[in-house]
Amino acid sequence: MTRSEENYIKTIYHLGDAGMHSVPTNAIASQLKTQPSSVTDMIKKLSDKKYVHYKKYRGVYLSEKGINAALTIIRKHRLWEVFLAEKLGFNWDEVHDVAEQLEHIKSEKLIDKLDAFLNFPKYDPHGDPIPGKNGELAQRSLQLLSSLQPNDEGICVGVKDSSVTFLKFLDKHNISLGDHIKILDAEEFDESLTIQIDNKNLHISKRIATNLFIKPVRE
Amino acid sequence: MTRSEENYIKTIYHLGDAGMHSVPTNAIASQLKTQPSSVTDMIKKLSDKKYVHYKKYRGVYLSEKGINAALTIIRKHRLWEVFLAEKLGFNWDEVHDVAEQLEHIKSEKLIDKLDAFLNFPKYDPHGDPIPGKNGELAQRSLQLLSSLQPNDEGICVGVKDSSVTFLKFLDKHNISLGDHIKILDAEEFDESLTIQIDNKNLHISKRIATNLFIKPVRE
DNA sequence: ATTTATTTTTAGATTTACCTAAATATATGA
DNA sequence: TCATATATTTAGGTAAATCTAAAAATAAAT
Repeated sequence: MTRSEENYIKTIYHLGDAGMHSVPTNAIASQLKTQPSSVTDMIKKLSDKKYVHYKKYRGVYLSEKGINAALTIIRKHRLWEVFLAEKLGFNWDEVHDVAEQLEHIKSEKLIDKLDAFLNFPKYDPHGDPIPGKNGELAQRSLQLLSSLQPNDEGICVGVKDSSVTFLKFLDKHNISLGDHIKILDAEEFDESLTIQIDNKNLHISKRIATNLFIKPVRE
Repeated sequence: MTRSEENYIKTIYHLGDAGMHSVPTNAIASQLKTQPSSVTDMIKKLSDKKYVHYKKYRGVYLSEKGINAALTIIRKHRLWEVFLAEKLGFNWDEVHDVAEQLEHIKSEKLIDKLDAFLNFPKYDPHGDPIPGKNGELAQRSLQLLSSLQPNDEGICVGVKDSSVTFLKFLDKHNISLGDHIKILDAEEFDESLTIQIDNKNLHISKRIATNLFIKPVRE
């Protein structure tokens, strides 16, 4: 597989939610910052090589073979992210670009040894699960904000209660999906939390904390 | 710089003894396993970009800019070799191919952090010096076999006494340039050594040991 | 010093991964 | 449903790095 093929497959995997559904040409193009016509070209090639199923004008979705290929690349990407963050001291926002390059290094032995060196981590520094050698994927470790301890960190990935009132509350306090949250303090009395979000501190009630899904950062 | 340009520059550096003299087209072609005509093409490009000096039919040699570029690549290559051997437990003969890929990763920060992580090594697992951030190159650490301690290892890189008798001796005992030697034991009485070479043990006198140059492995 | 052999370069193709512009298919909306 | 908008594909082209085959320059050998 060429580097470019790998990038397309990874993109299709992500955009199609792990190969669940098909992905339109334009989505791939804008993600990879290429022209739609280039995507069509590559899709044909990937289809010839049986990595994707393709019907003209109907988008693509990954085949079994394509999903496995994607998982292999993602495994490499996330292992390198752990290495960069944990061993070399990169910040968790700096790891991505370099991992994007490292994920294309071809050596199974290298990845296995790296995996062992890092002590077989299950999650990358963003909290995303690292696929195993055989493609098995740990459950994404979703937790409620209320279950975290002081000093734990995570990313806001969803809400349990999606009522308008709750969402308005989040909006008012500038809490949005993808925000990085750190627990500063937990009040035993009412189980309220002091959290740091966007470099600002915020005190939230138990009620709020039990309705926010968090993806813990660094397992 | 493209990956291909980097490979050419590195090759020209090595074949031309660190940029000392010019390198014929064919030598580059056979080293890189391409056709001479491809080399001519690339040479023109590198010449346009001022990495090499080029006169038709006269071979190429590296410019100042080219030498610096080469040193940067070699620095990356050798640091990765140390990482692979020391941290991941690769054998010293397995590191080259993977390092060949890793050397093309583009991130100055990555290399600096890797350098620090490895504790600023001066030599790679083959005993070759690692260029510094500013291109300074440590002296290749040549030592006489007689100066090593038990458990030290090295590669046979030259002889001090090049008399016929000595060379015949080496031949007879199957000692040749590039051989990997490990000191097993040193006899205090006559300063003779027991060494392991090619998986065979050999007992040699002080006289012999003081006439063999060794490049120590893992400084 | 010529001929012969070797090395290097030119000329013209090929492949990969792009691109632009035009054509066509699908989706949307009055 | 018919016109319009949007998405996708086709057609034809480009740049990088390679190739083969032929031409030209240099080196070697008688």
